[in-house]
Amino acid sequence: MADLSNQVENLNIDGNASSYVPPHLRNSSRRPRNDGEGSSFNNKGSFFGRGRGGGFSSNRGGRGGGSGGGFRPAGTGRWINGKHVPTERNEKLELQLFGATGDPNFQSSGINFDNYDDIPVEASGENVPEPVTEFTSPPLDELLLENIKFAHFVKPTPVQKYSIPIVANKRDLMACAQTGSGKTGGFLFPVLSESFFTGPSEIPEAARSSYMRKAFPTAVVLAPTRELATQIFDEAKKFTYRSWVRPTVVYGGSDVGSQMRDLDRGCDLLVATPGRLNDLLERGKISLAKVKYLVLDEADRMLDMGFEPQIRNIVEGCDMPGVDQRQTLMFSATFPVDIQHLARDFLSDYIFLSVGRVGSTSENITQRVLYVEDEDKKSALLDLLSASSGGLTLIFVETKRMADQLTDFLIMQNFRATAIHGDRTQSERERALGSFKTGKADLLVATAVAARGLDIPNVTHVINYDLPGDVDDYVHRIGRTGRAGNTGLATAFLNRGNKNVVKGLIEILSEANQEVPSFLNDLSRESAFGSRGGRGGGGFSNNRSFGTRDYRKQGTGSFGASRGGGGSLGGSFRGGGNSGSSWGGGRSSNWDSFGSAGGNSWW
DNA sequence: AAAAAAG
Repeated sequence: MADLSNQVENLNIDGNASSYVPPHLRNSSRRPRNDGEGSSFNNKGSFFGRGRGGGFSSNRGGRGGGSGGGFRPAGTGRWINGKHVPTERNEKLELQLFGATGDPNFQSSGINFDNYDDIPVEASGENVPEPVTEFTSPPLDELLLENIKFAHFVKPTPVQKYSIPIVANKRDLMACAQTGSGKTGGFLFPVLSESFFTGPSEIPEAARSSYMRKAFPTAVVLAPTRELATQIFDEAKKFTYRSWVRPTVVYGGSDVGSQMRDLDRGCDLLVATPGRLNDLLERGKISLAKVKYLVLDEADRMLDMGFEPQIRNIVEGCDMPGVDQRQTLMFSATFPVDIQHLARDFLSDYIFLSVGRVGSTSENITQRVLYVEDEDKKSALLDLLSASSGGLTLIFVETKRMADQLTDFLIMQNFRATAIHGDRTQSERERALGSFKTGKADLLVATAVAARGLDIPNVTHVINYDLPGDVDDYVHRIGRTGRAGNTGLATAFLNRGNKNVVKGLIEILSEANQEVPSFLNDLSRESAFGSRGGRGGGGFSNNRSFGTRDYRKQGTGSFGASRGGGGSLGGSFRGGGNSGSSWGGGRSSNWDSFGSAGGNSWW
């Protein structure tokens, strides 16, 4: 690998820093479209050049065989002669990316680092690599480790403990984990670490000199919503700091031209929503031929949203390397049959990781359920809001129309409210989220677009104005508060129209030691059957805490029988006083080694 | 059923 990239790099010898010609100007008389870009590169030339003796006099100047162009934003390092050469530190940029790096109280991601050891994890598959317990180098790349520290991540979450060695051991991963389990780091850390070690892929000379520059990302991350893609991209910016890897994000709803120009500036880690990626693939703007790492985030949600054909086109219908030529990581909250099929087709001999439902037992969140008829909801809402004592309040409704209507109503009542839903333009959505995050608007009315995956700090109250049809969605929604070990309040309006969630709701409230109002029990008796009951997709009534399991364990799969009772799960770890911790035993593939989830879970 | 996502 390293030898190849050496050869590629040595093809182009471009003189020293002062006479450097960006790759996109070589062999052509084209001028940069934007003189600002050119000059800003020059300004930074000396900055980049200081790294190692002589700057980059004997390499092609760009980022090795990477997809990058001549202009590299501040903070982007390079790959020279088979070696990773990070840029020097840049205080201004660090402040931008990480906030106050010196401030120990600064928390960038809403994670309570002390509590998550109690989250139970099951790992299964052939030869599950031993999980790590700390962020260390090795196995992590040193630069990445430094960035992780800058971002104030002090300890790996359960997902990360497993995913780091799994990727390092060249294995595929199917992880059933919710938002808040440190998923993003779960794939960014190992993928970036490996990328920092191995460097960029060689890209075809023809592609470099073609009339239209083509991006050849090394890693591709697919996410269901634009906001989630943006969020992943923002994280990626932190962890790629100073490295040769340049992250890029593409999604629909915003100008494709500017996204294409951004791709021209370098695209090593691509975060994308499926629609826009397909668009850019059709335009020939992106090639997947050099993809080493493929990540599908919230895969179940992407299938729910009907993305399967688009995802299959991306993975199977273009020039993406086959299952054995890439590493694939899939994340999904649930593991229904269609995801199992996807896993079977996209993954090879994967490790199956099931992370316990974090947060359903969280006592950080006070949950209240009020019986409110539809026509009384507005006034009930006003009551709640008048009792509110500052902080941000997130209000969930079921329809886009209701989101607009309710927002108008609240504004009429002199509340600082804004709305986020799929019928708003992308810039409206971004502005809404922005003003909510900064507190300019302290009420955000949202549809399902904001239910999962979005990390908004400081939400003190989540109101389910309309309850979702699915209790899992409820859990996700209330999880927007009570983050980072803070306390939060969750209020739900319920009436006879919500019968289908009554049972599940009772279960969740009881698990979290919350008061179960008597009308809920009454309703539950009324609809003794016909409801979807609890949660967890698999019908593992004796262990519903995981709702997900490795289906390969059933029947006579390659390792089904070898596990000794692989088909029958032990009793619920939630109620039982099991001994041992998730990690302490070190037996990563032992079904019985999980401690009690006992209320210390985090979101 | 609604929402999301490519226009």
